[in-house]
Amino acid sequence: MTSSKRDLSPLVRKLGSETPLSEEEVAALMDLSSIVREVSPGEIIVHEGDEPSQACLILDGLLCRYKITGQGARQIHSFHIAGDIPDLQSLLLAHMDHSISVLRPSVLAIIPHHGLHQLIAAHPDVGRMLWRETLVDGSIFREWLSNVGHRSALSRIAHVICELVIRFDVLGLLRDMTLPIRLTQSEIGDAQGLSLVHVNRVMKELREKHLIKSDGMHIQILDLKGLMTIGDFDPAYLHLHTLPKVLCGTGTL
Amino acid sequence: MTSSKRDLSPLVRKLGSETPLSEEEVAALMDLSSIVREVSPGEIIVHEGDEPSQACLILDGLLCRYKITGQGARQIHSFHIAGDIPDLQSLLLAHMDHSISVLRPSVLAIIPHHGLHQLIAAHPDVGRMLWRETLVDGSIFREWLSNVGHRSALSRIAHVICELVIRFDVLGLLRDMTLPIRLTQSEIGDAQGLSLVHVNRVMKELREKHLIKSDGMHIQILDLKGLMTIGDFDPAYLHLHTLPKVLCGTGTL
DNA sequence: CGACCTTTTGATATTTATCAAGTAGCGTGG
DNA sequence: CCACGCTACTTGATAAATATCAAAAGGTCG
Repeated sequence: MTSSKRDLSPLVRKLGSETPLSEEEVAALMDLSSIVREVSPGEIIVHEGDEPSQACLILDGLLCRYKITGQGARQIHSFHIAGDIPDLQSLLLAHMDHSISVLRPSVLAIIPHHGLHQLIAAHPDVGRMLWRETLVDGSIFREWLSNVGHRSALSRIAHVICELVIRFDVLGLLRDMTLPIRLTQSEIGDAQGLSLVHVNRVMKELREKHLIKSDGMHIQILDLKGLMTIGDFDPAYLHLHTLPKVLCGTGTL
Repeated sequence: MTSSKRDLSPLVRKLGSETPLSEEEVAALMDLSSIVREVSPGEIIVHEGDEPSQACLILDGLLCRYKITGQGARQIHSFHIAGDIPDLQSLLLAHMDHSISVLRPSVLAIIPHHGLHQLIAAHPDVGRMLWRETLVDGSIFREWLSNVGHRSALSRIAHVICELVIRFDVLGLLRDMTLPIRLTQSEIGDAQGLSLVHVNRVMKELREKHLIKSDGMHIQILDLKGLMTIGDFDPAYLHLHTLPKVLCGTGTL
């Protein structure tokens, strides 16, 4: 489904939260030509092997990067929410080395590469900010690698919940300490290298420890500090410039 | 140990292998001020939390990025060899979210950030190439995540050996199908989320399957094709523009 | 030679996966 | 309104993969 132009303010907000943007830069960003598309769970936005000529900015919803291994397992590399451009790398790497799919109903702004190239050429600082975003993505991959490689199932799941809480909080989308998106246990498992059954048991354990409340796909955090401890979670890897509200008073950052 | 200026041709070669560099760009790269340092195994080049004002180009040797988890385990995120700038991200991300240490005796060219900033400002295409390098790093992290998350121990180890073979071959450093650097089994384990003992058993299995020959820390590949099959290895994630010699005739890429 | 690091092997424990049902909620069509 | 099908969650039983513990053997280098 395709509708008309809509505003790219989530991107402006995100980039501006790090280094202040000049008026011209904001104008140039808002001027990017784009097409807004509503997409549904299961849709694959970009396939491994594709050579995209456009990138997608998420305005709302939840997407993930993933790859299917030779044994047919889905490894989710990261979750992506409003303000993210999960396929930004296609600007510089011709071939996609992974796929991107829609997990929850989402709204995307599709931005042609040439517009981004022009923007970067005219505003090198904006280019640097976009580069920075891809570096933060890389930092998240590394953290997940530590998770899957060297943390227990309990830690991993606590960790990924903490990450999502913080990322949504920074966007101001956290209400009532409840994640604004639903997540299936099998998605969590595919992200953290765990079987669905085991995720289920660990979620039960997190509930019994009074760290979270989870009802179906909804997750509410009861004890963020405890969750961070169990998850061996330090938000430094997210490279935030602004202290998330939920961390105020916890002494982190 | 610090010696005088030495040439940065490994970097020129690496960046030039993707998009041809103009004469001015080559000159600007070679003109980067830098200090050459020889470093020894165990040295930590950059600590998690540091705010570096310089980056290091590896001229020779082997380094790794890693992080120590709360349980004291070392997760190695990537191996870095000649031509790599493992801490390039520090140019845009103030705080290091991980550490970088020396695994084998190595030679580094230490390049101040301001030189790189000037270079990028004067030659935006070089900036784009450097950005691209960091994206390839990200791709490797994702591949390792798939490894650790969803592949068997046998696959993982075969996979990482394939990666190193290809990367050294591209540099022209592969002789006799033998990795030019030694690697301990505990390093392999820390990289792929396996215990030392288990790595040992899997290496034995790879030997018994006549895929590799390994004598102490030396690894020789006997059957790359078989190793790639077992390792579920597809070099696409390395985003190479030039077909490695070892893959000639295998139909890959 | 002796210290130290790496590899190797055996025995055992733990974690996590797999297999197999069964339950709960939710939207749809009759 | 109810039956049906679908998806997600839950639980139990068992199996497989991998970790841990312990010890010894092999290399290397001063």
